Amino acid sequence: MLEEEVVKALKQADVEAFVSELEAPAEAKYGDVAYPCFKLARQTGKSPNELAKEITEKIRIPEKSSLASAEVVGGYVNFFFDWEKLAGKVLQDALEKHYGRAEKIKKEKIMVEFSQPNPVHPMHVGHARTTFLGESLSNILELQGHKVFRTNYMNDVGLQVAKLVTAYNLWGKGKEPKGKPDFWLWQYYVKFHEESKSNPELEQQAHENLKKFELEKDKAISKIWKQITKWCIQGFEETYKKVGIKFDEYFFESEFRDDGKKLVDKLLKNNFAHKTDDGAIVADLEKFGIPSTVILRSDGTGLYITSDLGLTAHKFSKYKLNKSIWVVSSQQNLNFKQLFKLLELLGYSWYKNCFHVSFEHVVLPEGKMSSREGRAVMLDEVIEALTKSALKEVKKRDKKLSEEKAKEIAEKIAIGALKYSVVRIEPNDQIVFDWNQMLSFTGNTGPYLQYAHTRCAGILERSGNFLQEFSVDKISSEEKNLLKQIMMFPNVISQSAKEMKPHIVCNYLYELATIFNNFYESVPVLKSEGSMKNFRLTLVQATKNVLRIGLNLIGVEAPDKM
RNA sequence: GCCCGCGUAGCUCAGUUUGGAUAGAGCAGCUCCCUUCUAAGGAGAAGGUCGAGGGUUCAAAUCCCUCCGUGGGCACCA
Repeated sequence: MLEEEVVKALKQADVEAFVSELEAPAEAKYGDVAYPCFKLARQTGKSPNELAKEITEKIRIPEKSSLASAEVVGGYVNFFFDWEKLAGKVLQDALEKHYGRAEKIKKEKIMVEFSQPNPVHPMHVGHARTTFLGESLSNILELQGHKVFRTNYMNDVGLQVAKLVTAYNLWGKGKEPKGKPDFWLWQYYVKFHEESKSNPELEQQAHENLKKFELEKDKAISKIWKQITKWCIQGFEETYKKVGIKFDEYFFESEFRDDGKKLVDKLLKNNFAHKTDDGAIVADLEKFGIPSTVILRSDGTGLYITSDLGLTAHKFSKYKLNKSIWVVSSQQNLNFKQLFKLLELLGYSWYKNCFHVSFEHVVLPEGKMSSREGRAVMLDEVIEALTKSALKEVKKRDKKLSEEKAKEIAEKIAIGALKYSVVRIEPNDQIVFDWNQMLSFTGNTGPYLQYAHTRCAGILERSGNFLQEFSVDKISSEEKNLLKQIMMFPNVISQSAKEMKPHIVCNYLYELATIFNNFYESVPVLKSEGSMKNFRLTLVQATKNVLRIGLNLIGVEAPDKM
C-alpha cells in the first residue's frame, strides 16, 4: 500500500516504476523504501546519481500522503515514511487477535501430512524435523485463513513392521511392554538386525509374516501385528503430548493397500505399467524422464507407493481438498515425483495440487543416525535433558517460585528451545545435531524470543490499566524500527506460506525480538509520561501480540514470566 | 555414471527464487554495562579469497558454464 504511494509519487515525477522494483534500503538511516535508478540511467544515458537527483527534485509529496520525504543517496531515491501518521494504523492492526491473516486470498482446504514415524522404534531427532516443520506450516496456513487438516500416516504394513513382529514372536512372545512402549519394542527391532547378520533366514521369515498379514489375513499374526503397532503409537502419543502436537486424523497404511492395488490394476490396464517375468508390476515412467519403479511386489504384496496411491485418492475425495502437502525428507524426492506422475496418469486432475515439502536430514556429528543399529538421539531424551536444564535456569532466576510453577515454565522453555532450533533452519540444509547448541538458551534461540515476550508482559503488568494511544507528535528511531518490523508481519506470513518455509517466520521473530530489546534498553516506557507513555505501552502491547502469534506459529508458547 | 540438495567468519546459520548501497546474526574468545521496565539482555572491538575458475552486467554470495568437495536418490526398503 505504501509502496503504491511511492510508485504514484514517482509517476508524478515522470518515472514509470513498479512495486517490484522498489527495495528495502540497506540501512534504516537511508530511508524506508528505495528506488534504484540504475536501469533507467542506462536507458536514458544519464548517470544514476544525476538521474536520482532530477527525479527527487520533481517529486511532490501530496498533503495527505503517508510519505514524508525523498532523498538522494548515490543512485537511489530514498523515501521516508511519515511514521507519526502511520503509527495508528499499524498499531490498530497489530493488536488484532489474528494479525497476519491474509485478506485477499482464496480460502482453501489443505491437508498437511507430517511426522509419519515408523511404528517400530521411538522417534529420534530426525523425526523432529518433519513433526515441527509440519506443525508450523499447518499453523501458518491456518493463520492465513485456510482450513487445515493435520494428519499423521502410520506405515503399519511395511517390511520393517514385519521384522519387528518376527522379532517379537521369536524373543518376546506374550510379553507386555515395560516403560514407554516404543522404547521397549525398539530393543526387539535392534535385535532383529543384529541377529539377521548371522542368520539370513530371519529376513525370509519377515517376508513370510508380511504375506501372512497382508495377503492371507492370518488371524494370529494380525492380532500380534495390530497389538505391536498399537503399543508403538501409544508411545508416540506420549511424545506428541509433551510437545503439544495434535493430529486431526491418523491414516494407517494397512487400510489403503487394497485401494492402492486397485489403482495398480488400472495403471496396468491403461498400459502405464507392465508385469515382469517374475510377476512384479512396474510403472513405466522412463518416457517421462523419471526412473521406472515397482508398484507391486512379485509376491503380490504392495509397497509404500502402492498404499500412497490409494491414500491420496482417498484424501482428495473424502476431504474435498484444494491442496495436499507432504512434509517428508528429501530422501523421498524421487518417490514423490513418481507418485505424483502416477496420479496424473490415473487421470486425477488434482495431481497438480500435491506438494512435497522436502527437507534434509538431521545427522549426528559422527554421521547418520540408524535406529536399527540403535544409534540415534531420541526425541524424548532431548526433551528430558532440555527440561532439566531449563528448570535449573528458572530456579536460579527466581528462588521463590513454587516447584510446580517452575516446572511449568521450564517445560515451555525447553519445548521452545527445541522447536525453534529445528524450525529455524532452512529445510534444504542438513542439520548437524549438537548437544551444546541444543541446550543453549542464549542468542538466536527460542528462549530469546520468549524472553522478549516476558519483557513486554512485565512492563504491561506493572503499568496496570491504561488508555491505548495511537498517535504521537514525535517518534524515536527505536519506536520507528519496531513499528516498521511489526508492519511487515503479514507480508512475512504470506511469503512463508507461499514458499512453505516456516523458517522465514523464525528469522522475522528473531529480528523483531532484537529490535524490541533495542527499544527496551533505550526507550523508557513506565517512566515516560502522559500520552507518550500510553503510546509506548500500546506499542509494547502490539509487540507482545505479534511475538505471541509468531511464537505460536512455530508451536512455541509465549510465557508472561520466565 | 545420471539426477537432486548443500558448500558464506574457528563453530552453527541468515541472505541466493526476484542481481544493487561498507556480505548479516548467534556461539566460542576479548572489552564494557545490573541502586534503572527481569542481564535468558544490551553496547563495542576482532574475526570473511561468500568452495575454485571462467563468463554475463554499470553492478554477482545471488544469473550462466566448467570443475572440486560433501550428503541423498537411481525397480520389488520406506
